[in-house]
Amino acid sequence: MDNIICIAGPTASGKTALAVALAKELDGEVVSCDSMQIYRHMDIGTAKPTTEEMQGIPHHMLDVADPQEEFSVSRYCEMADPIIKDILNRGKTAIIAGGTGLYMDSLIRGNRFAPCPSTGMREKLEAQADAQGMQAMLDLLYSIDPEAASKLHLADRKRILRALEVFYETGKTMTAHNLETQALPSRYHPLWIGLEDADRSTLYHRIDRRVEQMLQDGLIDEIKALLARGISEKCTAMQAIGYKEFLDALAGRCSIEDAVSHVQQASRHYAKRQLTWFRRNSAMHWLTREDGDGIHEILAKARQVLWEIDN
RNA sequence: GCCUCUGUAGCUCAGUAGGUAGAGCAGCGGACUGAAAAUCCGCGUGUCGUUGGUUCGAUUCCGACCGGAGGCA
Repeated sequence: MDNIICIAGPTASGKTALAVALAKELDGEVVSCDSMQIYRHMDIGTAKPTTEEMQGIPHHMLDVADPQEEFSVSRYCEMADPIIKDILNRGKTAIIAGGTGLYMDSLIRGNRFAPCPSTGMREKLEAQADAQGMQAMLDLLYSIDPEAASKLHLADRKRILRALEVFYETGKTMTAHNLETQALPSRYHPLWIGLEDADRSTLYHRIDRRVEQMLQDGLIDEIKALLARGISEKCTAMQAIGYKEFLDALAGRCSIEDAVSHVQQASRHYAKRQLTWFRRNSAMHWLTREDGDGIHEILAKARQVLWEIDN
């Protein structure tokens, strides 16, 4: 096993605190694995760890992109992998913590992605989909990559068009590409630790409180500052939960109170999706967080897992 | 006190010319390979307020009672 620990779990499950606590015990550095905390100037709404929370532990992959930049899994992996290698080379423990399952799995597995060139193919396919409808696009995909097509639902526009794009750009089907990359051995063999509450509603209450706290901490001002920088409402960063909803409130499309409950709702849905993603990882060691558990109890449970692994 | 309306899934409501009921949201489960905090799929048994009556059979009709809203006093 490599000297790597992955800490996964839904939003507001306590990943940050556990990562720092383990880093202190194991001479580690934290590599954030979060598709929104990579953006600069988006601190409150992404629940980015504060200097105080970091407790002097080096954190990587935070503030590595501007909000208007295009970002992607593959770019994340390109940037994060050398950091892991460097941490390991220095004889330290790499603690990868975050809630973006696709990023985390891809980084660990060393997934390779079909290119996404800017030849205008995507735009062309989008236009074709608008003109001919999704059934025509799905039929087209059936004719070139029936296996991928059979797994996609007619409504899943994003994936249907991407599968077509991959084929037209590379000459290889999505299915063939996936088979190739899945055949490669995993790049790392980390210790996987997952955080899950014994009672889901405890997590949901924590989420609700955290959203209210974000508002008190000045989330609205943070969003106004982003707008003042000329950042468009349309860019990916602004699709983040907690941003798009308050953008609606700022534009007068709903009240602040409504926006708060929309953010809470979206966060609950998101947490559920994260759990679904991480649950399929059979290597995951789940730490069950009981109702009153704080960081000390969680850390004790993590130590237990580490001890079991060593013996 | 009287009159009217109302009480169906966690919430908002639909419906049954009497044969024990269904949508949206919530919730739950799942998928996921260059947007992933994105995108997409699947899952609906609940004393039809309580209690009497009519009926082969009542959530549906009738009565009483108990909630809720409004109106008149």
